Amino acid sequence: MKKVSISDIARKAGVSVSTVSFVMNDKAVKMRISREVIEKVENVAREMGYRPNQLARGLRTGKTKTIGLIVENISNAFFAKLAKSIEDEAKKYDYKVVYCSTDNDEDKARDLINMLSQRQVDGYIIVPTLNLAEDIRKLQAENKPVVLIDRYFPQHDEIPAVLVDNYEGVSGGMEYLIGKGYRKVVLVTIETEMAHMKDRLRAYYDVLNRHGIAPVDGFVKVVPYESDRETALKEVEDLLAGAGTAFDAVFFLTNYLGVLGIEAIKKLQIKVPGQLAVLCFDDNDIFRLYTPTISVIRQPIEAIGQKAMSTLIERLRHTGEEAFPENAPLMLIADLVKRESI
Amino acid sequence: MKKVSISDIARKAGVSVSTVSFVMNDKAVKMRISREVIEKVENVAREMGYRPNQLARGLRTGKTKTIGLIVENISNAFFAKLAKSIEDEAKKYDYKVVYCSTDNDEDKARDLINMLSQRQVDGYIIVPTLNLAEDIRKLQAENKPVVLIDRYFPQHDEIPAVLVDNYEGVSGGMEYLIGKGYRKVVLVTIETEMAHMKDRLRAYYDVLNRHGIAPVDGFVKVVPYESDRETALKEVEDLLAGAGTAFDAVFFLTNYLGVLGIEAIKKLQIKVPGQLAVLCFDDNDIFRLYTPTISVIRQPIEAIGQKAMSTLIERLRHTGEEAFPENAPLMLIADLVKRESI
DNA sequence: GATATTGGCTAAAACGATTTAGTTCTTTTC
DNA sequence: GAAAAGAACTAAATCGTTTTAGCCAATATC
Repeated sequence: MKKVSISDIARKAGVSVSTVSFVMNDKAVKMRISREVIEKVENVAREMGYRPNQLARGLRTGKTKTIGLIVENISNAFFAKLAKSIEDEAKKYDYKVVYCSTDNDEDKARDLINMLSQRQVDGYIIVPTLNLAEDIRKLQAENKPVVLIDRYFPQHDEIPAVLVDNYEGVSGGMEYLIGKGYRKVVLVTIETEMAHMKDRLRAYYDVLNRHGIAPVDGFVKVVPYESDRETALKEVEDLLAGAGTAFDAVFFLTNYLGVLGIEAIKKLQIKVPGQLAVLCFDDNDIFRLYTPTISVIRQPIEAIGQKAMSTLIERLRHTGEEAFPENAPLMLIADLVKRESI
Repeated sequence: MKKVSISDIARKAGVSVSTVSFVMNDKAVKMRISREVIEKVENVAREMGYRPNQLARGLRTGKTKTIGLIVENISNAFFAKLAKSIEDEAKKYDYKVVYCSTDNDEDKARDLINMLSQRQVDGYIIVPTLNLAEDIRKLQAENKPVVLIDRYFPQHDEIPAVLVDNYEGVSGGMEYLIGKGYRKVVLVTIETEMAHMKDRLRAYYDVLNRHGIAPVDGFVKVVPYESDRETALKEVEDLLAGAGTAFDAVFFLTNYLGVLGIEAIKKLQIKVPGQLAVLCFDDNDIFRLYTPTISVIRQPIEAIGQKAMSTLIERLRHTGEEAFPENAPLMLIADLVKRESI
């Protein structure tokens, strides 16, 4: 059984293809199609189970009603939730989302952009990797709107971005730790040259400095992104072995690192918060259920998704030729969720 | 800056559109295009950054090199991993995957099938909901291959399915519990008429029966799918309040229920396995990290993804007109991961 | 009563590819 | 040296839509 096309409908209803198209697109009234013909066409279309071919439609109109979402890794809880919120939001605007993961690899990111571009998505929401600004500029040059999320390019404010205020988030966390009397705070971060991580790191040093605490060599542990789970776990374990003596608190800068940290803490049987206070950037189910529960800096995931989507929609609707006004990245506030670990 | 099309290349290279097409599709040799022309075209295409429009290509060829993946909820760890494994596998065969969630709602599932069908995906991998068999038959009638995963329709063996052997999995879990001396086992399951859950339930009763244990009224708790997280949690809490006296073990039949159960157990401060032995169908990061660690029946997620994908590919390549041979659902073995909770 | 206007439709181009059936030279073949 | 074969391309149809321009008859306008 073949699919039914608009011309099948036209033939069966005894009208032209154009007429069917007008009826199917609610342009029948504007095109002054008579009441009877409209009904006739609608009935035939229903009977035959007609579904317009979106490839043909997209080819003709240049619009696919699809947006491309590129995240780091869809199986990570943070990105999964972000994706879900964007998808739900997109549905409200009648857009479909197709998503894919870069695994933080810039070549893979480029491939994905190409792939989505070939599939003619109307716009993009991207969690960028390093060195992706040029590729994104090209999309913009083709008049395809792009909104960055979670990360941004500070020197490119012509690319809109929606993210959490990382500097304020980490500052708040550090102030909380220090306010509770912890002055020897170890930071576990992921290797990255990207601005959002630099902002987090800068906040760490600034807060220490503000309190007259000298940063200690080796207190900032950088886990290389490429290391596999086992290696990374080993590194975190080695670091945390010094808990309680060399340092009294640890601040994990990502959700992934936090989970790894929990695993190490469990293995090493470190008493939290007795021996070690623990704080993590980004929430995760595990942090709520672990004993003790882990305090976190929680990002407003839904809000990021909604704001990114509304920013994108605004640009999708802005059909004018003139470039869109430049704008600074939109930074939302992350809040501190106090639990038992500090 | 507009996108460059095949005719832009043709014009600039001074050849016909056909020639460009042949070169771009590696049919140049078969079509006896000369070495110089091939190079010329390739250079121009590279310089201009030509990327074929997949809508046009798909419209013409009827193949989009895209498969539709419909799962229950992409933000659930089990489905997220399944999706990732299918995506990775698809890449090997040069297919792109677009995925979406039904939230277990059969109307939503139908809408998604329609949406994917309009976008002309070449094939489907579906975690079906109730009453979806007819809609799937329609896809097959249109010559679009479908492979079910995780669930199946026992009375429809013309729809291929890849899933775990649920009956054997639960049997194994029950035998383990009973072997360890637990004879009062509570089962927490999700409301469903679907065969895979019936298989699990049947295994529960069969094993009890085999050991001469009479099933107790109220020992099988069914959490309605529609209930929100809070309500469901409350129900599980109420149930588990009797732990240690009325019953001595609990078997959660899904990952989601297990996590909910952990939350309840934590809240009620139930001693595991002292007061209550805990076992769950499906693994989850939390089960590895919770104290005590939770034993699980682990599904071979990667294998399910790979087998589903290879089954689908086989059918995608099978262009013949005659229907594909019918076949029983392919059932893979789940293994028991023994941890501390039992 | 000729000309505009309106109502109700349709023809055909266009989107960007793929693919079949040619076309035009040049080289073999007998 | 005419016919056949081969080499190197190209024209045009096609996929399923949308959309612009236009056709024809009936009615309104002067």
